[in-house]
Amino acid sequence: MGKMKVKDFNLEYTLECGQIFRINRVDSWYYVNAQDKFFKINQVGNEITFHGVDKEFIIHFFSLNENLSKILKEIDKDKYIRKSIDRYRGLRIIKQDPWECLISFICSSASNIPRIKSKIKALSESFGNKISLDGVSDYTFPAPGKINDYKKVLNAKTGFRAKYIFEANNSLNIKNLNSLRTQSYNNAKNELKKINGVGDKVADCVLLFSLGFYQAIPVDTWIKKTMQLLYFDNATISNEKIREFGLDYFGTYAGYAQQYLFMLSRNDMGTTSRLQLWKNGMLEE
DNA sequence: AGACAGGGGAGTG
DNA sequence: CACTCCCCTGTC
Repeated sequence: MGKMKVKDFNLEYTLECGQIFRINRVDSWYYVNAQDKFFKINQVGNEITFHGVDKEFIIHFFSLNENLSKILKEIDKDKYIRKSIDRYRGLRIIKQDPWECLISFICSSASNIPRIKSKIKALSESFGNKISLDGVSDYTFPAPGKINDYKKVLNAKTGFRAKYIFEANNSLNIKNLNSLRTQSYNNAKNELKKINGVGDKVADCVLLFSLGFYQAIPVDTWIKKTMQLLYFDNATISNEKIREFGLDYFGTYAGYAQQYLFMLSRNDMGTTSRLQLWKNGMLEE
């Protein structure tokens, strides 16, 4: 068991904000699968306890070496985002393995979180290796090249995404993905979009959640609705314009802003009308 | 019961 | 740009 004090970190918000799918809550513990790791972690106040990985991994994976309060100060542009920052402070962008992140978000298209989870779980069970921790067993995420049976990919209920996953597995190696880190945002994004099944949204997820591009803004239907309402008087705006605005408005850490706004819209206002009411409430204050 | 859309993307026109 | 289809499943 490792223990450490943390500052500006909230385990629950970080794990449950939709950036990672292989998590399992059991009582006060989260069991987390990441690449070939399987560990458990809990948080009480400003102390985290973990088992299955070392402290160095935890610090890197949860970006604990980043100065979060400085990041939040940079994106704190108005009362809307401030509300979300106040509510979800401690949410950090995780540093995932790029390959696992890529396949996960290819799985995410036209799907919902329970289904995304079940697809990734099935892929891991079919192609990963068994791993156990304190008597609990699970599977590692298959390395590139291991997802080599198309029938089994289909059996993971991946549907029309099966061919994308199978193709990526045959054509990519992890070095290609990691080399994107040193490229410009635009170049890295264009490279990712060459992969079948990867468009703007999925590319931005991979850039933000695994390659350290904090300016990436994944524009999904929720962020689109939320930003149209808050910043465009509810007009219909193209995803590209929303991205441009977001980067210009929030700056270098626009991806963080996106994630905080996403939590707000997903958890606190399940419908557009509630979002509208919330905005009106804010205007009255 | 049966349509319908869900954290998209590719392929057309 | 604006469509349509893609596979599957929970939801109304």
